[in-house]
Amino acid sequence: MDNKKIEKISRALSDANRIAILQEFKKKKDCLYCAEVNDMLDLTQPSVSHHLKQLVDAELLLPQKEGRNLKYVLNQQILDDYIACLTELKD
Amino acid sequence: MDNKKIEKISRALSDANRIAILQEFKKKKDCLYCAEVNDMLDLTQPSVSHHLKQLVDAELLLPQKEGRNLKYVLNQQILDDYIACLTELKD
DNA sequence: TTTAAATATTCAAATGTTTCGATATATAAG
DNA sequence: CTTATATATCGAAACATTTGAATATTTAAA
Repeated sequence: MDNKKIEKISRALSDANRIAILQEFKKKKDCLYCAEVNDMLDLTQPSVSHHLKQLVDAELLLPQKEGRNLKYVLNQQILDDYIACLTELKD
Repeated sequence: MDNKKIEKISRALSDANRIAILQEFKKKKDCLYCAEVNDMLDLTQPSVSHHLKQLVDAELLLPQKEGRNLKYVLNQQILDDYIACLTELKD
């Protein structure tokens, strides 16, 4: 993972709403629907859409279309890669 | 570690110059001097000072005064705590 | 005690991010 | 085919971050 990617993932994680979205996976387990995120956050739909886009662009979330709904799964692999980079910082 | 702290650390990590500073510890090992960071980055002294402040405010770096020089050590504990929070996201 | 060196602070300009209203697009339901 | 629902995009306002010039502060050296 190059530095540009580390920067992008870090930026995706540097917002309270986006951290809350990721943590919601601990409850909902396997997947989370776009509509659920809309209900969960105290933001308008375009704002939620913006935050989800940041997470998808950073590849922390993988989107899957289901008819007119949108389902997200957590990308555990990229989280592992990011954690590995941080671990390397510690000499 | 609460979400405000995760947010702050993530933001500190979301900049190419600051990532480069942290990675420099892998070379210089134990500690890094402020002056070394000034030499290393293609930025003016006030800008470097700003970036170092972000890292210190996030507690990723611990500053130690040595006369008129300033020495930084990496705060491995907070990195570990941050990594632990990210690991928890993975169910 | 004057001077020089290292670092921090202030201020303003430039740039980037977040938010929302309005609107567009896509797809399902009637 | 028309309507309703889910999500995305656009545009602008508000806010935050990054940068550097100028200047202040701190401490060492002369």
